[in-house]
Amino acid sequence: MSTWVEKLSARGYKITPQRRIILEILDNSDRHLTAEEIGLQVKEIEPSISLATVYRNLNLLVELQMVSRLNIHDGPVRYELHGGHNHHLVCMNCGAAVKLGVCPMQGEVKRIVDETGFEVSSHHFEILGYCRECSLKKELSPTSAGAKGGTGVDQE
Amino acid sequence: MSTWVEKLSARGYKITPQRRIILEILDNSDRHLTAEEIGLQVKEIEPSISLATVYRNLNLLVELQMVSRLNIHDGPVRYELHGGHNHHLVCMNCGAAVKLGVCPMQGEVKRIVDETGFEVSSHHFEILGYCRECSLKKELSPTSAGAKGGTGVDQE
DNA sequence: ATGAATGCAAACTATTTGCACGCGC
DNA sequence: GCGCGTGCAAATAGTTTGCATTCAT
Repeated sequence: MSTWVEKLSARGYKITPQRRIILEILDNSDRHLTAEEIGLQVKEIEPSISLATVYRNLNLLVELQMVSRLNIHDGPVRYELHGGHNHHLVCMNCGAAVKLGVCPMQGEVKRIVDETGFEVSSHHFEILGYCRECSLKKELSPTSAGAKGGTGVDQE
Repeated sequence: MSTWVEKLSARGYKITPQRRIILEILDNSDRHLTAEEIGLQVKEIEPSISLATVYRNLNLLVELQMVSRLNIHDGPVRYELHGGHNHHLVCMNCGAAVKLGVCPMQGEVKRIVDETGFEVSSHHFEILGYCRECSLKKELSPTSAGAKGGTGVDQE
């Protein structure tokens, strides 16, 4: 359960309570949390911990590849434990991010990419839409028009 | 050529010089530009145009689906003229964006996505790396290379 | 002529950083 | 005890917004 303790101390990083708490929160959540959400949960456990520390540690953990960043279209960046290699279906309503168990960097796509002579370092694949529940909710409530926009056309 | 003029005026939006310029810049670039880059190019043509206007118009164009937002992991959001459906190989050195003539939303990937019950509205696929030329340059100049290699990340 | 669009500056959100102190090793 | 890690607050980067004015239609 504490493989991350090894990972950190092996590289000379200290095991501080704040790190412990942050990692615990990430571990207990199956959603992708924003830094602020993590900060709030952190403060519930130990109010003295500052948001700056949360950010600093998240950045460290990302660098160490123990956490991965998820840049969804709208809001702030989200974080998830144990990067691995995953792509997601992101719900634009509730923010749920469902893992897609497959990577597009294979087969035909990969072949074509190879042909370009590009030296590939990374790739992003992300699907935006509405999860089944939110999709149903949408259809059931026709009154709820766009809350954004203002002037102009609201089509999607 | 001016399909976007129709698109705008058909919906009651005015054709202002600033809009014209912004769209022209987007059209002339095969890279993905940040709002600031667009703002700079805009100012070269007409220095009185403000960055706020650039942002406002980019947001409008995104809403009208004439421009697409691209949220790469690194810097700020980038914008691209919505020229049909395309994915890109983006060079992290020179910024070139080579069109990839294929879409990952097909075959096995598509099947798996369908199974999730997600109502898909859009997707992004982007490959980051170095184009052939920049890749060669990197190897030939060991001095300036390796800015961010990716080996040990003990400290900065 | 009319109201949408603009420019400016100030506001806002998300994130980073300098500094002095505290605590894990 | 040493020096990394932290808290705080101020700084920054990116983007949005209120208001008076300008300009496309």
